[in-house]
Amino acid sequence: MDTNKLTALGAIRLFEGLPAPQLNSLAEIAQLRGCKAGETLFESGQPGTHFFAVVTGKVRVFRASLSGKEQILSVFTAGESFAEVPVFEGKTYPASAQALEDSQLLTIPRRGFVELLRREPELALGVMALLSSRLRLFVGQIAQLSLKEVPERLAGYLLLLRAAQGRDELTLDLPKGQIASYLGTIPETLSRAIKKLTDQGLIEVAGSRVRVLDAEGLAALAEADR
Amino acid sequence: MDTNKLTALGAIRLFEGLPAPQLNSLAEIAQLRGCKAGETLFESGQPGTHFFAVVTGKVRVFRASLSGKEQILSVFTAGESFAEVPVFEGKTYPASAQALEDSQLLTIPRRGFVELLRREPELALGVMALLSSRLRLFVGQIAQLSLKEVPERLAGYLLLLRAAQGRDELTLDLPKGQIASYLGTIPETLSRAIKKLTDQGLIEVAGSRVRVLDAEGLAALAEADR
DNA sequence: GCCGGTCCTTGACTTTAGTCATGGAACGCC
DNA sequence: GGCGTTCCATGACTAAAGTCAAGGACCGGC
Repeated sequence: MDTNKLTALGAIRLFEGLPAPQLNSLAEIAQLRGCKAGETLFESGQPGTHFFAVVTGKVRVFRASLSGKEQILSVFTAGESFAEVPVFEGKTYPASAQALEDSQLLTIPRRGFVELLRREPELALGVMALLSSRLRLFVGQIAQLSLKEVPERLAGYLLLLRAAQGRDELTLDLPKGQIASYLGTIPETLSRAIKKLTDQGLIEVAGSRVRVLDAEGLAALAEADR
Repeated sequence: MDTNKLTALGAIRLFEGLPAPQLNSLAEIAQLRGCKAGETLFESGQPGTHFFAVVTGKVRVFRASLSGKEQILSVFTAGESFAEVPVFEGKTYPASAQALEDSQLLTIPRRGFVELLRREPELALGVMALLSSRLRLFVGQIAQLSLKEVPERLAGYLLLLRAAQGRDELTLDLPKGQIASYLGTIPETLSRAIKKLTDQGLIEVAGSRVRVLDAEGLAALAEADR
């Protein structure tokens, strides 16, 4: 039995609390693999035979248009799993995935996992909770794209980061171009939005470090309409 | 035992194939209720204690901004269930819901349903498939909003309708203002987009009836970038 | 410490879509 | 059958964000 694989599996949040025998049977079907920054894991429209979990590194999931514009849907880091959708539908991946850094990944095949779910209701409930939380995020993303302008979306993003990092000195977790793609815009427009927030005295920016000067003001802006 | 309730439950796709005893225990916890067109079922942010299924009628799920602009996320009709997200997260509804017509609804409380899921792995798999298909739809919606312009989104919507209705003579299932809200725009802009497709000879429109003249052309547009 | 690359910013311009205002068509109601 | 209401279409205008082009900052490799 591969203890590397077992410890990797144990560090995935979705598998937390899974009893040892089930973790072992997961280890029998899961594969551990490395991949390099920039490597494509799968593309939108390909048949989805496996889902993934990040052991180390960072992966982005996105949709691209023919002209090369891209919309990032999520970015996943250590402990998170992704691409579960085709597991339960038996169809294609709805989006593409690419490693942003050199990463270690677990790949888990559809078939065996569904079998395990049949026997493990608590794991199944965990999966439902995970899918639900992702739906909640997407609902928010749709609302932001349709209802808010770029500076407001940026304000919301910074507030989320602040909540995650627990202080006013933020370190951007992605290059700005990728943040633009996540916010549904392009680097030029993001630059101008950053400038706008800076001019309003809400933030200070130096490279990938951001200081939140006025969290209240950011929140007001993020909620604002017009 | 209320046979109305039982037949209503049996007509919900999520509960198809559920053995009689489980259907009965669902009937014990589910409530059947009517509601009038325009009635609000719940609002974004309220604690989510129940989920819903449509027996007859039509319900829209949407997010509103403070200024009154609205983005429709989905419209549900007979046989469909919605608002499952808080069931598995135990938190708030991520969006609001309102009846578009006089409707009959089933409401199913969180607690009992989770218990049932623990005992019924096949139902649990059905729930996961449902959540997954919804994630797939949302991924598509995010990509459309961010990557495509209004006429292209409209073309995609019409093609979906055509696939659903199985012919080139379409009947719009929603008033145009609601379609605008679903496409992430406003009625004026939708009007102009319709005119554009008409001028290009792709469709003919008379009130809520649309004839697709050039499905290929629509598809090319829907895929297009620029 | 210089070179080459990537990433980011800025400016001028164009395009898209939203805003405001108006008028017309369809529908239900007395 | 008029009357009001709601919904839809159109025009003129404004605002937001994308495009194109250029240049600067930063980083890693040698």
